[in-house]
Amino acid sequence: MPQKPFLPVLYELVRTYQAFEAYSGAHIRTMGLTAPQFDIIATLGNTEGMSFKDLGEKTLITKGTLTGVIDRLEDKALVRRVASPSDGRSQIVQLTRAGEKLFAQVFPAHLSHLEQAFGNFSRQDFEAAELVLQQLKDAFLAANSNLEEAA
Amino acid sequence: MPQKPFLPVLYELVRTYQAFEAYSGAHIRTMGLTAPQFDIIATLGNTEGMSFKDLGEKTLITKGTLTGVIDRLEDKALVRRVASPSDGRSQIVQLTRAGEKLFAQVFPAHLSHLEQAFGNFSRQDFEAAELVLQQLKDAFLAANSNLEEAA
DNA sequence: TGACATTGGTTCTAGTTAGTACAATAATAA
DNA sequence: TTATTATTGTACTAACTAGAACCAATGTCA
Repeated sequence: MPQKPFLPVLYELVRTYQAFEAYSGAHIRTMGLTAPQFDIIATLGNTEGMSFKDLGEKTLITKGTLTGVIDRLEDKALVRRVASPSDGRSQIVQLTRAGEKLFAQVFPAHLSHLEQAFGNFSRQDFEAAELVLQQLKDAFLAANSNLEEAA
Repeated sequence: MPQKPFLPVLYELVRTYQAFEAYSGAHIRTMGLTAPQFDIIATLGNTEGMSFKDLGEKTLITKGTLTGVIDRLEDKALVRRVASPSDGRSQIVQLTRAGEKLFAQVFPAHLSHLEQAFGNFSRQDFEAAELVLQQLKDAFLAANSNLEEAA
């Protein structure tokens, strides 16, 4: 059996992501939001709003999914759709007053919650983690590009 | 504004995981399976089968979700449920003959596909990645335990 | 200008997800 | 033995997910 040294790395990547989601998501739910909803609120905070296209690129939520997430945030009166003045196809999504108020509450609270997980990390630990993750990400993105070229 | 050196790390973690899922998932779909379905097939391969409880622990799929995933694999005649001889509550999930045949095809093919993403990685790169991810995972697991204790 | 392709957002389908409630069985304890 | 508690898998809800089909608006180019 040839050694597959990448398997433990992938295993750890998946478990690490799941552990992060569990920790982050539990706190987000206590604030009355889902993880994607929080992601949208956080992305729109301190902006004038942005199109579905831009929101999708920032959050990596595909447009079909985004329609539903924005629908539910609109039902909660946290965001609104406004027709784009420059492009008749495009909708601008903005925080409402209530959305801005919620952002001001939950965003710092969630950052503080996340920070607590990193109590023992040194500056070197952060730098090493960032580098390793970038290297991994670049490997997958490059491999994916190769596939698309081949097609 | 105090520096938040953990934010770039979390950003990279999420993007890295998404890049992995995109690369891995696209290949799995070409083989006619979804990612969780592949996960189940891979876990059951070369075993005598296992209970829902064990399957859930190995794959980190919660039991409510697992019922549906197994239902769909059973519809495809890739797995079967067998009553546990030792516990009247428990069901054993096994690969069928067709499931074993599929496992023998898709599992090595997928490993080979994944391996291609790691062309430039050295042994040191793998070790560094594994260590960093373990450190991150442990931080989230510990933080989560602290929450549960407090509750 | 007119034909054509592209883009932005919505809709639809099949599937996954966590969480909760539930029924049947098993384990524990009085 | 009986009462209580825990465990195993299923059913159900609300939400998210990618992907594909679709429509209207825009851009391109001959």
